[in-house]
Amino acid sequence: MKFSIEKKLEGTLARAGTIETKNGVIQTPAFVTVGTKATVKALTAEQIRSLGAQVVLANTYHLYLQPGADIVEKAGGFGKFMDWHGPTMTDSGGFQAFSLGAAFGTAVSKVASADAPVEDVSPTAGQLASVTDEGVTFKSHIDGSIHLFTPESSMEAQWSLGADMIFAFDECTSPTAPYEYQKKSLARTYKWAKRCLARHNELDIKNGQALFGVVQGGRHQDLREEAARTIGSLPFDGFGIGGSFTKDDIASAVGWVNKLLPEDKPRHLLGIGEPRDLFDAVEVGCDLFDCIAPTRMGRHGTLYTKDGRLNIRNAQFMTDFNPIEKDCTCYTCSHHSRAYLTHLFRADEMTAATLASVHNLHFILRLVERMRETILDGSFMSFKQVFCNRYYKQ
RNA sequence: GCGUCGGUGGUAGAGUGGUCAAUUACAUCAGACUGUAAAUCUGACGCCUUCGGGCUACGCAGGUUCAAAUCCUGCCCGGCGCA
Repeated sequence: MKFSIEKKLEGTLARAGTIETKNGVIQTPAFVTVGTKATVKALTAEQIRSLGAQVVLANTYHLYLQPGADIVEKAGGFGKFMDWHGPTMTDSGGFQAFSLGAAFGTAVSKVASADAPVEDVSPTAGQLASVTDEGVTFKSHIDGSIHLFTPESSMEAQWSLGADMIFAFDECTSPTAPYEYQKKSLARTYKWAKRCLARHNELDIKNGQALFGVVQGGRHQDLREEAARTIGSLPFDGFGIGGSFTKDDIASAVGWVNKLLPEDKPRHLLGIGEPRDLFDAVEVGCDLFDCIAPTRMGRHGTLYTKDGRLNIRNAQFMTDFNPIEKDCTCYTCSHHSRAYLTHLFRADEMTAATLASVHNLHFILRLVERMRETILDGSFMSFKQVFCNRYYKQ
């Protein structure tokens, strides 16, 4: 993997560049399409290609459980398995330490509101994951079987899955976890980072896979900066910025980190993808983002438009024969009306999920492409302002 | 015509004297979703409300009872059986 910066935007940390992988070039900033189980839900590989997606990210935990990393390896890696021939990434399974652990059965999500209370993090009954210094013990959500993920085993699984870029195994902490826990977890994630590097270097002698270290630290400036310095000093090929944020200050928290991370390596903001968050992240120097939002929102009937989100199931759209967006060039908008989409959703037709995912992914992919274009021509900040004023107007 | 079973909120269908404005599902109306336990989840869903409660409701009309969707009588309507 080779990263190069084409242009930096004056007065900000934003940059436009390219990442060259053996499966193709990514023009950054770039939105990474999420295909957790070696499929972008509701879409074929052909559809992913025609949307102009540049890179697809799959999940180690999910593919390890089903069908098994060995099978994916035999298939030639998850990209080949799913007929995606462009650049690929895998997440380490670290996020599942959070989503199946501390967040299990709760309303806590990755991004918290500013006034979210700090809560105790002691394990609750029914959780499917628990964390120790050795690794994370998972109880499979599929069949209840017990599995230990360690930094080493995550590297091994990701080696089998065969992505171009992979992530170190980390602990994604809850936004409601107290400072002391965040600090303790950070120390652990740092130790794990070194174990990941060691195992990765044994497995991948020719350095065919790029390994990204993950910066955690919750919402705390001192912890974020410490993580950026310590993880940033290790010989990773790039960096992921993970963990929890407060809705209102993703930009500042990510900014603390990116000011300290090595400038010449790509930075991937993990799991972030709402329009404003993408603008903020690009402005403070992120190059890659993955997010499930376009596809999950789409499946649930929420569609992106330049005037904000709309819920296509709402009664008002039943007789609206206009496209979702008049000037949208996606397949869905050029062939179908809002009324048709509403009908498909209400009738529980599978095609609804496909058409909505196509539109939402097109919207977000194109949005990040335009961010890149406006970094190159210098108009990024005004583009951000114009877009957000319209998208978030009441 | 006789006999018999049954008529419950938009629909299906529970409930068979008080804890019933009435289980549940679907439909409807909204909302949530940010490294995917997610084609998922949440709320509302008779009318009014100062959110304490008030009012009208379980085919229709009477009746019994402190109390009726629930028991009794008559009527109307429907299924089935026999003529």
